Amino acid sequence: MRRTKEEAEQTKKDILHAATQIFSAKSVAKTTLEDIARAAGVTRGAIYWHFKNKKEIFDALYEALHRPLIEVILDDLEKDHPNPLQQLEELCVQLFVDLDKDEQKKQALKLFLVKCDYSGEMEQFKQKHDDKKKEKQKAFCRFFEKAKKKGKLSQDSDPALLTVAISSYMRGIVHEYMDNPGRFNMQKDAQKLMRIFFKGLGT
Amino acid sequence: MRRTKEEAEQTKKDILHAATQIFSAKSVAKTTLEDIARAAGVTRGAIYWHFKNKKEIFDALYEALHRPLIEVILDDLEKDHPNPLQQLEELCVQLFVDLDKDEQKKQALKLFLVKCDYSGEMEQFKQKHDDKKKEKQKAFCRFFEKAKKKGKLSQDSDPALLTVAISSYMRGIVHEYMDNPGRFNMQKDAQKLMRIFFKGLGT
DNA sequence: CTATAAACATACATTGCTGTATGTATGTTG
DNA sequence: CAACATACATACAGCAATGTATGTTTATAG
Repeated sequence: MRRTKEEAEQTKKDILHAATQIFSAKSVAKTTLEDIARAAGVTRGAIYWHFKNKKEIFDALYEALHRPLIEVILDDLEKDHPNPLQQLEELCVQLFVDLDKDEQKKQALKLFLVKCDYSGEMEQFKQKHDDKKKEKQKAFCRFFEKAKKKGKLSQDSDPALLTVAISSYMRGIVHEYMDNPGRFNMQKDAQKLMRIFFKGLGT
Repeated sequence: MRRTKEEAEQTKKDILHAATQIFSAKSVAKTTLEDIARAAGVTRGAIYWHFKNKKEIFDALYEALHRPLIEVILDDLEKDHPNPLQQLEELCVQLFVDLDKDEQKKQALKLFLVKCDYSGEMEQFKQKHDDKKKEKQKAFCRFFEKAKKKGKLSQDSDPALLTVAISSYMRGIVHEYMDNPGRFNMQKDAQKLMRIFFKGLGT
């Protein structure tokens, strides 16, 4: 039953794709390697060939799924915009609108934000993922700093705290959205929701 | 080894208390009845005497822990305040300040917001808990409606959407706080964080 | 063309947890 | 003060998931 190299790479991708689905549906802790194998159309043998165990699958997924999510933000930060505050607002809206249209992204975010628990064996990833999160938050913070320098942000506001605020807001929205997608109409609400937050920040 | 009725009630409480701790530390899915038993200073026998299984413990905890959290909000809603918007802001600040000081409440919130996953066997609780959440959101919404009637809220704003917004914001803050309590100074930051949100809402 | 090892599938041993059955000491009731 | 039920602890059976060992086919390097 030996496959060609491309076939093997494909089954590896199949496994990762299946894992994303099942992880985000049942939580990492509750998914069995058998679950993943069945969804990928292989047996556990294939999984153990490509990965050491469930944790390694999870780790592989993090790199593959989380990184691109961050890079959108970092890319946008590079561009010089006359009003960084407005730029950030538009970016956030765009993130939600894109998320709503991309089932893959939804699953990835759900997986890392609500369906994985970093206790026990998973604790080894906590620090690593926190570091990546700080990267992202740093980027957000720089938006506020740039805005403040350009006089677009009230002078008494604290970029660090604003970062905590918007991170919390975004995360909360994602949670509520994942919890109950039916209650949202992201295409319409994303802009309004972000407007509520940013309305009070300008000068 | 038969205990008196009061002693039995005490061990039941001990079990629930231990369950709160372990659930919030390891997540519901990962905690073993043996874990809970050890933390409570009993054996699994005692647990199976008082409860049918892990789900029943979880269910018992929900009533005991979540209900009082909601009632603070509902109570406050009854009071007639000249500026409901300011009242809500102060209420939110107070909720966070209280939370920060009460380890029990922290564990309870962590348990229900981040450490329990409603997939698989736990799905039976999803609907029930969602209903309770809607109760709470209804209350929040009424604050905004009252504020709008009193002209304290800009006339073009939508109470329903504001409810989504503040729920998300609060939930996000709690999450970030639970994730990394060390990064917060809740006693100082709670007020500032809520100010950021409410600043843009008034007339 | 052949030997090798890749890419799995299958089979098996082990473990951990659950649920239940049974044992037992003691509070409680008639 | 029996007799019984209570409030557990202990012991055991069973399953489900993991990890590993082994089997099988076939691409591929030499």
